[in-house]
Amino acid sequence: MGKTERKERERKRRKDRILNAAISLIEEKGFEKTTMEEIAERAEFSKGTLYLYYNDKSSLFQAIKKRALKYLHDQFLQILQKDLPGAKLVHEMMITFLDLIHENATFTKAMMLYGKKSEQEVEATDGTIQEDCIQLENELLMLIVRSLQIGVQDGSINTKLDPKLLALQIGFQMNGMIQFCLTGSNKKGLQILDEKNMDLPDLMEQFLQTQFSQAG
Amino acid sequence: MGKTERKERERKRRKDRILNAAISLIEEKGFEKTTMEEIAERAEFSKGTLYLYYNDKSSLFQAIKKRALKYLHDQFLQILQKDLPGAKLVHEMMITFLDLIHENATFTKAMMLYGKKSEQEVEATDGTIQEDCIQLENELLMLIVRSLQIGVQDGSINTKLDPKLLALQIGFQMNGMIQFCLTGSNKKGLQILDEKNMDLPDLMEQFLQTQFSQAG
Amino acid sequence: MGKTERKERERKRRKDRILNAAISLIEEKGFEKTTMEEIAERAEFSKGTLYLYYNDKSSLFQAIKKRALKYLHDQFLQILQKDLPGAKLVHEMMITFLDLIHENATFTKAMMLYGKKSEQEVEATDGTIQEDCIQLENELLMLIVRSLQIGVQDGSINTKLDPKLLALQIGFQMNGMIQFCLTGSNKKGLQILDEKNMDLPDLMEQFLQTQFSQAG
Amino acid sequence: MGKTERKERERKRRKDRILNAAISLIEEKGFEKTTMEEIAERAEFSKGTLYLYYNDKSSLFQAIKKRALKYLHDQFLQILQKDLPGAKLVHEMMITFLDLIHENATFTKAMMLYGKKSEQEVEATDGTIQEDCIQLENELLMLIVRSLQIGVQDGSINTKLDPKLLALQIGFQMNGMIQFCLTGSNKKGLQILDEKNMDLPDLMEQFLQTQFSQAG
DNA sequence: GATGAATGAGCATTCATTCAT
DNA sequence: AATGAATGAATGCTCATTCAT
Repeated sequence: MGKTERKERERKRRKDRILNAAISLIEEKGFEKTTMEEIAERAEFSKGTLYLYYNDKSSLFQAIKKRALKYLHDQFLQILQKDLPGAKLVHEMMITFLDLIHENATFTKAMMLYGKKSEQEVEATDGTIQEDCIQLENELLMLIVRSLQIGVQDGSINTKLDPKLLALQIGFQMNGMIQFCLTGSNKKGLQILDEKNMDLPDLMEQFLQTQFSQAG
Repeated sequence: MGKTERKERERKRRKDRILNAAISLIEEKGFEKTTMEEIAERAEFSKGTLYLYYNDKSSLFQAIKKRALKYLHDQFLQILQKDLPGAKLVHEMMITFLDLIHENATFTKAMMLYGKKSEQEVEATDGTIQEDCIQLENELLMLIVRSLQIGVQDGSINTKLDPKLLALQIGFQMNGMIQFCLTGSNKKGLQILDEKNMDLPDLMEQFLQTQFSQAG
Repeated sequence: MGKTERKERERKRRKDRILNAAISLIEEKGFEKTTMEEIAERAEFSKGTLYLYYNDKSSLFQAIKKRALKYLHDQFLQILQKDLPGAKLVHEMMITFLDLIHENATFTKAMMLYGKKSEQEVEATDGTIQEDCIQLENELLMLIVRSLQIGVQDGSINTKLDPKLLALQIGFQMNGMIQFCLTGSNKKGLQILDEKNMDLPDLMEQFLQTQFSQAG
Repeated sequence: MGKTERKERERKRRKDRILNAAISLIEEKGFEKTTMEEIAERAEFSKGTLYLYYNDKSSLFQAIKKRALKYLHDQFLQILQKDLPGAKLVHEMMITFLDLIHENATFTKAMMLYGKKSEQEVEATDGTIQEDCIQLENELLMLIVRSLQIGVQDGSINTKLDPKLLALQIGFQMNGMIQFCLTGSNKKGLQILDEKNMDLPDLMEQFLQTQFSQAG
């Protein structure tokens, strides 16, 4: 019988319980100010138990990042399988991205900030997770490249740029938007969007349109 | 006589000494790992003296941010005074930005990250600095808007977008590029730039060209 | 049938497996730094199982000591049965001792240090083991005394001292040598031995010769 | 004026206060079981203050060892300056040693045990102290060697052994006796001394007499 | 008998901040 | 203005031990 299997599933469930506790706490108090003690408390585990599932605080936080990247990766893959013009594929991917931000800021925050601050601040703890994240990030970028190539081929995208460079530009735009979202402080930006009665997805759409319809 | 004046100047000089010490240390060890003790040591002050000039650690770090913003603001103002087409003004501003990153990553890091992570993590310590920063950020954005308006008017910029929205997009792109720079990990992105024999300023130029030459 | 017997033997074998794991680990990492977890792992038992065989960590460590003492006791007994002059008996006993150090430092370390540091540090856990050790230590001393008495009687030992006092002195010397061995730091001592081209057994022999040939 | 001087003296006094607190606590509870918290409490300092004077727990403990060695070194030097036959010099040194044990067991314990257990258990923390201790230990040994040489020359010591080797043997005996003292458990040994109405200094005297009067 | 998940008290260490001088 | 000794709350992490299965 699948005894080991069940065990493994149980373990996964507990790891998730901890992850969720961590995410919600980070959402409330910020990264550095969230303590292992509190995470344990919210996950209804004892402090020591946390260390049964994650080597240390750093690993726990990186696991959040990995989860976010994995989620996005899955979504991107599903989008790619749809029978849509390339331009639309890219557009859907970006919307998915922006949705994620709205639904779960911490998730996105983790994906963006943690392990990105400065290499000195993130000591390698669990090399595997670190590697996995880099791998996922690369694949995410490549999925956008693929969609762009499809778009160029099916004529839905009209650009003078190389798909890879365009993907990079789209990635930067995405990143900038995320930063914007994670930062409440940029009042002026919000005000501009308000004035024009637009939201971020609208702006993203406009951005893509500009990029995808370059005069020859 | 300018006794008070001289005093004030002296004070400013000492504040700067502290700021520089902090910046160089952060560059070496990262934000959170830089201690007041070390900053004091490098600034050749005693720990207690730091508190004579900055209310607390948070204020000190925000002051770094403010300084970066101020520097940029000054640069942008000077650029705006040049007798150049609007498109070129924007371009120069962006190059100035990218230069700053290369010259002083911490500076940029401070500007981007600190006080942006999550509002919970930045307790209001020195309201004034906080306000100043927001003000500067807004003005920075508006200086880009102005340049865009000039460009539209002088015909160097051809866009269907509202200048304010375009400024926002340019800002996002800028932000994304900074993130990219501050993050060593994005190997794929670097690889793409390498392949095409391009660097970030090149990509920025391409980006602006696309934005500024939209077919009617 | 010897069902209980077999069970008992099995139990003994498992206790030994644990003991050996503990000894090898202590050898590698030192006393305090060896954890029950690691011992269990190396013994290929689960952590909980250890407690089926030893009441607690302290008991486990004392068991190591006891085993060392028992080994020596057995050796001493065998030596005593040999048809040799008393002086030679003592000499062989000491050599056996020094050999043990070289062959298994942890063993000796356990015998010397553990449970000897300070009485506060060894809470009575398993009174029996504690008692057994004291008993064995006493018997060890008495076996030396017996050998000395034999030596005095057969003329191989010429001393003005009471055999018991002499045994005590020999014991002290032994102890001192063990300390010396367990301590890598005493560079000067090693250097002296080197200079004279001697090793510890040589020095012990010299020591015994001096003790055993006192002018009337 | 000696402002710096006074400061330094004050600092020394505070370091001593901490050391004394540590010694008395170790005496009561044993090495490993004494916590920094308790030491701070007894020294009437806050926990953090301890770290202003000693880098870490290990350093603090090694400082105890160093103090003991220094004390002995001073005593040995004074003895050496006395106008006495060499045999008497050695004898006085040993008595000084034994006295130290009786007066301050922890002191001696520190000197003997700490940093001697096993090299794995004592990570180098404050290299200086470590070095100082080794240096002192060597000098201690050499002072005995000098006394022996004097004794051989003035005829108070009659031995076939090389002074250095003899010093080593005396050192081992000393060590053995210390072990014996630090270990309450060796009941048999105590019983023997009792029977003969002797104490450790008596036995040491006897030991030295045997060593110093070897028939040619 | 064996397991291993869970515990939670315990510990060393850090560091921003204060304040008497 | 400057100091730097002192603080003490806070935190990440360890590990012997227990107990339900």
